[in-house]
Amino acid sequence: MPTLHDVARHAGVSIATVSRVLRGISSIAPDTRERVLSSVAALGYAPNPLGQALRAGHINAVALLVGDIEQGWYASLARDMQVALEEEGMDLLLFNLGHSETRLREVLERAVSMRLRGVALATSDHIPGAALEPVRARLAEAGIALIAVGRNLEEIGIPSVAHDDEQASRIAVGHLVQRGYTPIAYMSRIRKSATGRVRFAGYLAGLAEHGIARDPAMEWDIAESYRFKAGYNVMRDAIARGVGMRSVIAGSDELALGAMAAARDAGLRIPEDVAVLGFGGLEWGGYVRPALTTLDADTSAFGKGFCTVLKALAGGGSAPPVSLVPRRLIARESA
Amino acid sequence: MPTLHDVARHAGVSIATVSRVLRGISSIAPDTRERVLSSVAALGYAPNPLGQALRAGHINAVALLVGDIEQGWYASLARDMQVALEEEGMDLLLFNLGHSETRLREVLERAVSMRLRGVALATSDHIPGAALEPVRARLAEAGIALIAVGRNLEEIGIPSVAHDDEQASRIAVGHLVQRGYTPIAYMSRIRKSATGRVRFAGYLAGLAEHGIARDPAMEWDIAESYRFKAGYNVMRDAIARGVGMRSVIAGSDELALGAMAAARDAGLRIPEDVAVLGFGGLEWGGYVRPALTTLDADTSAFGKGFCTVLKALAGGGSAPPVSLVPRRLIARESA
DNA sequence: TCACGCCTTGTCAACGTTTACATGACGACT
DNA sequence: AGTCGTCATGTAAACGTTGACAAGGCGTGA
Repeated sequence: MPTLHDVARHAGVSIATVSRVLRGISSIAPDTRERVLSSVAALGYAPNPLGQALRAGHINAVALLVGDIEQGWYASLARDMQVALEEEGMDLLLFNLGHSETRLREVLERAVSMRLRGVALATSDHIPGAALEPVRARLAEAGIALIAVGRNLEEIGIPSVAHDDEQASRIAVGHLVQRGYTPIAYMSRIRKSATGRVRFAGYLAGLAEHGIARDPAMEWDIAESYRFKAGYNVMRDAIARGVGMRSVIAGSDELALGAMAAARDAGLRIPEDVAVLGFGGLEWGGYVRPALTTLDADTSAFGKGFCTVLKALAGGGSAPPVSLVPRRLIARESA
Repeated sequence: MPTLHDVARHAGVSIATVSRVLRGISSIAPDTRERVLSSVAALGYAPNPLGQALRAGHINAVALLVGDIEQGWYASLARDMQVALEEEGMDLLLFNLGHSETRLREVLERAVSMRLRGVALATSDHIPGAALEPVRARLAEAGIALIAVGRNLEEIGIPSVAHDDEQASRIAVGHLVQRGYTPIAYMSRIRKSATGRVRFAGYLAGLAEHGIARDPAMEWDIAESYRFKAGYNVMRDAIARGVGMRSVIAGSDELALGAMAAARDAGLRIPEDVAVLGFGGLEWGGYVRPALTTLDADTSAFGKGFCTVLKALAGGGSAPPVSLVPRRLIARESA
């Protein structure tokens, strides 16, 4: 691998000159620049990011912390983040957190020891603000931006780029009410998930808007995760208990599909007997039958949004605490 | 951020001693070790990976090159890879390639300029061996292992950890024949995809095994990608053309679901009128109705497999050219 | 002719780590 | 008593980059 020294020797100049030519900084005699550039080309030189990083004290990379990349929404987020970061010349480190809080802390510590530029926090799990305090100080000290993506962590002082889930839930309730699919059940992680709580609040607000009384029997908090099986089990049990819901809002497309499967296995028709509405806008939702009605999750705004906040923070400025992007209802067949 | 120097000063020793204590190498007087360790703890020192990497000439990270992480199988692979790499103390850089060959080369060049440990190549796209030649030399020179994951690139001399797709297709054909679902159509990317070609070969072999003549009308090569829409369109057109298939083997679960949707939109029952069998074992396949019969893709072997090959290659040894893990048929309702 | 300033370039230190080499002390063996 | 080996530790160089500082050359204005 050729280094600055090799190029310098080849071009008959000092390494500083080569560096300056490459950086485009300060004035360089035209023929020197020419010579250096052709040496660079001849040797196939590419700067070693390690050297740059060591010098700068920062590596041009960002960690993306997801709960489990296998969940469709995280994958789509990862794609957008990677693309957006690449445009800024940064790389994406991927970390699966699972649901462990200690692991979150470990990974954050790792981010500081690696001198990353920033961390995109995208788990849906609820994070007690206090749990993060010590490591947040270290992140701040090291100049590493901590930004929530796809969830609103404003309340614990973390700048966030997220969906407006409160409004989304209200839209969902409005849609179901309008189609006559009441009573409306709500199935999601509620207590253990930050996004879940916001969505639940929106659900309650939506009910209130339409003068519908809240019914605890319709509120299904899922302990585990947002996956298919949970949706299946909860729906199956609700049907078995004879809960009289006419529709279900599910906290993710995965939950929704699980619920649909349970309903159909119980002989119910969708949406005639029970309507199902998901959160996610995952592509397969358009191909299952009946096609899933869902609140889309346009992640494309997130990659860019993250970079914007990151640069604002790096510039020393303070980023706007939250930027909320609206969700759109994709009305298909299931609700 | 405390450095070796800080720890050394705090403990009253030289930085070399601190390094040695941390590395556990060479002999250290017990009380010195004690003193150093407590200084490390007191200062909260963590080694700077940048310094280490610069010294070592390698950064402890691996790039994972996927076509599009949004495709379920890549996401699951990414998870497994990350977990396996973490166990080895390595980080995962994620790159979405799309279907661009130039981009592949760029990313590989980037891997060498970053001095990564290795590259996991996981796109399904066909790669002409010649396209890679120059950059492969540079990778080899820089000691960066190039390993195919989830696809067999043995033919162009790249060690591979993959599924035995040839056998998998034969299993699929056998299953469909046994259930009487003939004639069997085959829908996949064939020419443009390395995995697709292997699977197609297995399909042909399977037909031959059962004495079934090959019928070009049943061989649907998909130009685009492995996504839902392609499956939908191809199936819809086949139905419109009146192709008399009794079942379809689809090259991915996404294609399969798309095909199922098209069949049902055309009024066909699954599997009574047409059976559908996918490749992938994605979780949602168990929750669509009818539940998707598919060839699973146990990625958990891949993360570990990749690390094994990586270490073998790093040790100077030559890795076994291919390690093929078998696929299992998950027989559900659709076929 | 001299002083000054600009343009261009070189020298060198620093980022944090690892390790080859050197040093010194101490015990053991001849 | 002298030599040697071992153990514990320190010194310094190297990895590749950037940027502060210095220095040389040259033109311009007085």
